[in-house]
Amino acid sequence: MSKGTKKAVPSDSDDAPLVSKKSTGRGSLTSPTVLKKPVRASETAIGESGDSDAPLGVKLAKEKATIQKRAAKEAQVINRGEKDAKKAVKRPQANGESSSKKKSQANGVKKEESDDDMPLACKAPASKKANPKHAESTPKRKGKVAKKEETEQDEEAEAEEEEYRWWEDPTKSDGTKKWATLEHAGVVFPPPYQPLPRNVQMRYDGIPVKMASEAEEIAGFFGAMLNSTHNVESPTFQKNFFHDFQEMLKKTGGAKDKDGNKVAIKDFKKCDFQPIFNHFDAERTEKKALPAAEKKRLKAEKDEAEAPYLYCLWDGRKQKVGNFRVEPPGLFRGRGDHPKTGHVKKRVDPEQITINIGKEATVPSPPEGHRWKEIKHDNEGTWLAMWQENINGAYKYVMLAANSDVKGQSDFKKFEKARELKKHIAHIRKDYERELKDEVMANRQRATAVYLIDQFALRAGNEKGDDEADTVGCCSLKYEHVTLKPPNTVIFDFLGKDSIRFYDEVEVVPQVFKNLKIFKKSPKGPGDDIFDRLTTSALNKHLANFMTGLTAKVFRTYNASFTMSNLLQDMKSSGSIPEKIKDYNEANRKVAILCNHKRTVAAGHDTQMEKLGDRIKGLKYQKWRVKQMMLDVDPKIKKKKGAEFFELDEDLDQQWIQEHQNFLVEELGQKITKKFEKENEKLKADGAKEMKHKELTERLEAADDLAKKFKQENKKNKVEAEGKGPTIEKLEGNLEKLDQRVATMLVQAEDKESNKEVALGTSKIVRISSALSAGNVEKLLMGAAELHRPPSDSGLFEEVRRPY
DNA sequence: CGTTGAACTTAGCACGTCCCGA
DNA sequence: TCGGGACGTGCTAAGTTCAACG
Repeated sequence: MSKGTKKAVPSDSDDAPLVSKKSTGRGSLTSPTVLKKPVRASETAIGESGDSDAPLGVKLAKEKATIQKRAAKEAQVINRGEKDAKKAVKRPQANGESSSKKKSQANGVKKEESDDDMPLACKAPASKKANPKHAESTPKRKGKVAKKEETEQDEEAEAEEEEYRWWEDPTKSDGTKKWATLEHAGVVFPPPYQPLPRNVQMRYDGIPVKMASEAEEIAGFFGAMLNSTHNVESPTFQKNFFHDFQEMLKKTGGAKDKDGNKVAIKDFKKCDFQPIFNHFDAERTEKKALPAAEKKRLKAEKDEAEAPYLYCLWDGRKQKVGNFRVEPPGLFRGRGDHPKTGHVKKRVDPEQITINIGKEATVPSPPEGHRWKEIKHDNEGTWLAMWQENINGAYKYVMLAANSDVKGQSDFKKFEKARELKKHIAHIRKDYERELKDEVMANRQRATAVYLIDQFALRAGNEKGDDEADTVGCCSLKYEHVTLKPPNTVIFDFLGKDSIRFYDEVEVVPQVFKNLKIFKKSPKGPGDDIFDRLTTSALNKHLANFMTGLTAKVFRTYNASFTMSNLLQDMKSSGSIPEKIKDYNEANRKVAILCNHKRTVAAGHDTQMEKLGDRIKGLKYQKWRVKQMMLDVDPKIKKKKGAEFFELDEDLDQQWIQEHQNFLVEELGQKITKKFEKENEKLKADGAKEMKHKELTERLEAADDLAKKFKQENKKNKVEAEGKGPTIEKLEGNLEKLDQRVATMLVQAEDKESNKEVALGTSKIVRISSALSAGNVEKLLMGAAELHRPPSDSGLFEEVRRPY
């Protein structure tokens, strides 16, 4: 937006002067050979240069050494804000990797692929254009191999389609052609609108009104949402909803009262959707109350109707479809401060939907009296159907499920890429450290941005429009999102993806601090881009020089994976299973924190915590009582154990104990009563006679006894030992059990508290397949290429959750 | 070279189901 | 055995990326 308005930024006095952009400008940006010279040999302490030739075992060993050396330092990434600066400066440097240099040069040059080198797939009769797309991402050598393979296989495919299994070969480059044949049943439309029963009406200013079903449907959208305050209370949401609602009313003849008089709907506040909400709510309860058999039948019915859509035939193989249901109409629930939240998301007509399907396949028929927008046979796409939604014009795709072969493969590629980044990371870091002092502003900004992305797992940060929520990522950071605290502390505070707040106080290397200071210098002020000479595409273009396919987002995958790996390796493999789970969760949480995966604190969190706290206190009280009982059994023990042992825990005071005792008594009473009632119900159901009320009164005496007992205890300051034949040993045993319960509960509480706003789901990905031993994990991590066999996933961590 | 279109990944929320402790 | 919280899953919004376009 305001990009490019500011050019040279004044140079920092205590730093080499920045040449303003009139100098060579962005020469190196467009130059394909950014990797000028290999890094000095003396710095190749941890060499990974020979990797490509080394046998796997050696590779692993080398990598392991590297990891372990770096692990301690990397771990700090998690404790961002601690002592990051040092680590960043002293990061071990790896060799510049001449092989990679060659590679990237070859790629960077982007030599035109002659027709001969075009993957054969492109020449297949099905494809309409000779397509250079993706060409440069396929090294020539590979391309040729692929070409040969495909030639053979194409023939093979013609001969015996059954054996055509190229998609299973993970070494095969994807090229452009994603499938040869594709069959599917299309999409499922949501049911048509069902008008509300006549007696269910929105009220305006207290008066029930009727309206055309088109308008009623919109009112219904809002009414159905009354329980989710989140949306309904947002002024933008209300405004947008009401605007669309009024418009529809205008179009359909407005609202009328019971006598047919027009009622002008002018004020949102006078609209009462409660009757509609109640209606839906009642419907829901009714459904829930349905007998199990009936529920089952309904489900079976639905399943049967949808069965044809569940799978497609992708090159003759059955593959699960992800989302074959067309999104139903409703109110757009944009997150955060989305300017369009609340607008009506319209029903999607078949006329808006494009179907992508194999040429030979039967095109699914559109609903009676309709036609599809278009039929495509685009085998370069993985989607089955597509439409554009009316709010933002966003494209919606029907694609395969996450556990399908295609998705699995691309997912796998993602990790391969992250693993490859591992080989280049040292070089990249070295490079940006140097460029942090580059005289060309654009380069310096780029280096700084890469630093931030690498160190703090920021997202790339594309520019966004005015009609979207105001969120940022690295490249789109604004003046006000970064606060500098000398000597080298940086405070990030901004809304990221999904309007999730990113707040972090970190230490950076001095040069980065200096740079940020420069980038923020006047005349820049709030609202201005910090990286005003940088775009995500420039940044990615630069990254691609280091490694084919390297982009900003790979760093997130890499960092998440790498962190997880290190944490898991640090785990003692000797622990018990629950301990391992806890450790694993802990590691997971750290990764989630690294990636800033957050969730809104659950509504009941505070109450839950309080409850937990009370329960812990209760246990401590129990402990105290047991100890008193020990005194009762053997008074001499006081000397043996020391008086301190028998003192009341400092968390507890007399008042709390009093309350707790009352609570216990009450609880007991309630339990007894409940049990009594239940037994009675049962008796009744069996046709037997119910117990008299007297029985209950008798039973309730136990509660009274307890109260009395407490009173006694309080008065005498002594607790009588319970149970038959109490011995010190038995009581010790009790005590131990209580201790254990306190411990687990404390852990629980801690876990809960630290998890309250961390979303684990996203990074909890990691399905550890078997044992959590460090060796295994490492193998999984580093050797996933060898181990990975979709769809029987080998249990890696990913940045995304993968079902199944 | 910046902008836009298109395709694909990433991610939080809502809700239903499962599971575990009292 | 029951109730409530953890967990899984569907849904769809919100990102990133790459290529075509003007």
